Amino acid sequence: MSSRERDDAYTGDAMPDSDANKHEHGGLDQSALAHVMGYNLAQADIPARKIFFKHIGQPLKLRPVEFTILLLLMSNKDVTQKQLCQTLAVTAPNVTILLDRMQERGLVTRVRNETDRRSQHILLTEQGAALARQAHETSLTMENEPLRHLSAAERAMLIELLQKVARHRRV
Amino acid sequence: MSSRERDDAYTGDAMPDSDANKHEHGGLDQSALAHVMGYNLAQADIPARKIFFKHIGQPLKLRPVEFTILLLLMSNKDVTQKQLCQTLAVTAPNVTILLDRMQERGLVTRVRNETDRRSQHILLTEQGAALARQAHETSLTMENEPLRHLSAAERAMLIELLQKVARHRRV
DNA sequence: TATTGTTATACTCTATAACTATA
DNA sequence: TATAGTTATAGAGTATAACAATA
Repeated sequence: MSSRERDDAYTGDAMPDSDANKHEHGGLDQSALAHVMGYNLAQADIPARKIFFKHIGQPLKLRPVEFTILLLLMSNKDVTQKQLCQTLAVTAPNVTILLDRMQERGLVTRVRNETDRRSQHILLTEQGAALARQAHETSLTMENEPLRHLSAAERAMLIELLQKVARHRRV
Repeated sequence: MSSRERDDAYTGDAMPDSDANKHEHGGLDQSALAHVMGYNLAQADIPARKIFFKHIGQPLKLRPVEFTILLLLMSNKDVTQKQLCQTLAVTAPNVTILLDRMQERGLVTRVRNETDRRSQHILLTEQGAALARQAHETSLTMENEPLRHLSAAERAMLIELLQKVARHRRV
C-alpha cells in the first residue's frame, strides 16, 4: 500500500526544523495523513485551544463560541440569531441555548426586531461590551509567545490561506 | 470602540475573492476575530469536516478520530494506546472506548506487549487494513474539487504552516 | 512509586424533530 | 407556506477520579 508514496510532496520544504513525518507527539509516522487538510487543522487546533483556554477561556470564563459571539457583536449591529447560526455553523437550537446562558450572565440582551417581529437583535450589555473589549485585547497578543517560531509573514500567510479555505464554503 | 468603524467594507458585495472582513457566511464583519488563529482554524474546519463526512465519514462509517487511528496504524508498527493519546490529544479513557468500538467492529485487535506487559500493541485486522487502504485512497483526492480555488502551492504552503504550528506544541 | 490501561461517571457539544409566532 | 426562534431530547465527544495490573 506504500504509505510513502507522497513523501516527495513534503521534501524540499526548506524549513529549518523540517524533519520528515516522524517524531511528532507520540513518535508516530503521520505520512499517510499529512496531506489531509482536516487532520492538519485538528493538529494545529491542539495548541490553539490550549492558548485560548489559558488566556481567555479560564480567566474570563468563556468558551470559544461565546468568545466569538462577543467579538462579532462588538463589530456588528442588528445581529440576528440566524446570522450567528450561519457564521458559526451552529444549529439554531444551540445558538438559542448559548444566548440563554449569556443572557442569564448579563452579557447580552435580545430585542425583538420591530420591522420583522419573527427575528430578534442581539445586543451587548455594558458588562458584555466590557468583557468583549477585554477578551479582544487579550486575543491580540496571547498567541505571540507560543507561535514565536512562526514569522510575522508566516502567520499572516497562514491566516490568509485559512480564510481562503473558509470563504469558499457554500453556506 | 466604535462598532461601525469598518462599515466601508460593506460596499462591494459579490466580489470573487478580494473583499475585506465582511460578507462571509451570515454577512457579519469578522475583523475583530481575523487575527485569532483558533477562530480561523475553526472556520476552515467547517468545509474540511463537510468534505470528510461526505467522502469518508458517511460512506465508510468512520468518525474523524477513527479514520486517523486507522491511517496511523497503517504506517506504524507496535502502536500503543499511550502513543495514540499523545498524537491525537485524546485522554486514555476515551482511546480505550474508541478502540473497544473498533475492536467490536473487527477493525483492530489488541496484543499484550510481552516485553512490558502493561502496554498493548494495536494491530489492524485484515478488514481494518482494507478499510484503512480504502479511506486513504479516498483521502488523496476528496479535497481536490472543494479546494480547487487554492493552487497546489497554496495548499502545500497551508499544510506546511499548519504542521509548523502543530509541531511546536509541548506534548 | 510510577506507568498503562480500564471502569464509572458526568458534563459539554451537537443534531433532529416538533412546536410557536410571525410573515 | 415559509422563516426565526424555542423546547425537548438524544447522541456523540471529552474530562476526571478511582482502580487493576505491571514495572
